[in-house]
Amino acid sequence: MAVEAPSQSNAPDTPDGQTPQSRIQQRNRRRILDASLEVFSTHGYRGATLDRIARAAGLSKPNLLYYFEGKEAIHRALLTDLLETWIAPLRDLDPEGEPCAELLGYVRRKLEMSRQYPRESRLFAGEILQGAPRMERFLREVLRPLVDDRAAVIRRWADQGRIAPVDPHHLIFSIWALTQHYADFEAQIRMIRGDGVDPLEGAEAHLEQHFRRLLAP
Amino acid sequence: MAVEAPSQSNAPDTPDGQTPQSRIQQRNRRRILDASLEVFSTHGYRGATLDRIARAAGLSKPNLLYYFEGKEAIHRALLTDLLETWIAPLRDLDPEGEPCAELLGYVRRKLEMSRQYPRESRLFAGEILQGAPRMERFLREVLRPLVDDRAAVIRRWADQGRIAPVDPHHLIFSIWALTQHYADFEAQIRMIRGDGVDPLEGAEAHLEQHFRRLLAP
DNA sequence: GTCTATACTCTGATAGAC
DNA sequence: GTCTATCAGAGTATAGAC
Repeated sequence: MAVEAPSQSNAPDTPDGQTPQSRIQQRNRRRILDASLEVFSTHGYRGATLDRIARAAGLSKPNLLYYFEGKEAIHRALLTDLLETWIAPLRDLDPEGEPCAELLGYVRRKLEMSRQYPRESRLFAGEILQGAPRMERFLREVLRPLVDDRAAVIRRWADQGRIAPVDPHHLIFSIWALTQHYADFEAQIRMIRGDGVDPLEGAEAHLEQHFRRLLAP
Repeated sequence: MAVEAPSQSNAPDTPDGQTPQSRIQQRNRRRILDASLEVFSTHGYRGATLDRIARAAGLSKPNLLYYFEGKEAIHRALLTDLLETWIAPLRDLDPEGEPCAELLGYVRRKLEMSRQYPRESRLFAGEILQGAPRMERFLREVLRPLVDDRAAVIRRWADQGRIAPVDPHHLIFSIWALTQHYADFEAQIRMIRGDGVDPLEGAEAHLEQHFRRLLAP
């Protein structure tokens, strides 16, 4: 739960900025994180075992624990890396831009993240699904203020008649739901549309038309 | 994987229609399934332990295993019960009805399920998230044909100009995404809007307006 | 830095008394 | 039908050689 003070840490799993690392250390750290992402996102926290992660990373189990203090530390590092980039698209929503273009751009960026980072999306979704016990602070203290701020921008746009009147928070939730669905529920989409079809086929055109109709003043 | 032949089963965990059960047996079975739903949906398959389920059900662990053959059997029973009702709203989409009203009714029923059965929704979502290993047959052999059939109906409506032109499959996915989001990502919504607010507050009005604009010919 | 061997805990499941 | 006691296996983590 509690975050350890960064002052005492010279352990290799907390390179908080300046900890020097050899090339091989960096490479192994990356391999571990990549393997962990694969395993955690498809099996959940408890379903992921160090054995599987080690095998996926091509390392021995004790060697894994040389780089990270333990399973939880790996997961924490994964989440920390993820959250940084996860909210970037919303940050990029420009209050000074043209409203419809900004929102459509946001949709496009979010959908692109589902295409590029489906494992990250599923890792995030799995955490939320379980009540977000390891992300509560982030959600309350980072995401919430950001959402409230952008919601205020959207509300202003609606009040000015530059987009259709809409509940800003629900609009943001809708964008999340519609775009992340293609990553999080990919297995279902695949089984329904057939394995030969790209799950994201036609999604961008659909969502663009979708939000264009929705937002037109 | 394989479903056991129903002929040989007189075990108490397979009351396939006619197995007689005392009132206490039925009550305990229900308690176990209810407790399991709670535990499986919030911790995932691997994160759920028989200990926790037993405690939640108010029974001892061995007693649990008197009613069900094992952890997997409990989970299977849970899914079987769930899937029956999960697709009912789509089944109820009437090809002979008024298109816009039918689709809005479908949205309303799905949203109502998120309100009434959030744990079931999360159980389902968790399975999909992990690649749907225990639902593949259902998705391919039951849900897919149903979706294809209803998609054909929607396509006809669009071709006749009774609703706006829209990709039927993506429309269905959109309805799933938007409605299930309120159950599956409830923790996130709660932390963003504050604990005092009902996560579903305003959702129905938002979605009704949303789809009305979207579908208007 | 990396490995083998191993300690220790948790968890699913069974035995057998009542 | 329900319980106490317990086993077998899996899983996290550590010791210590190299």
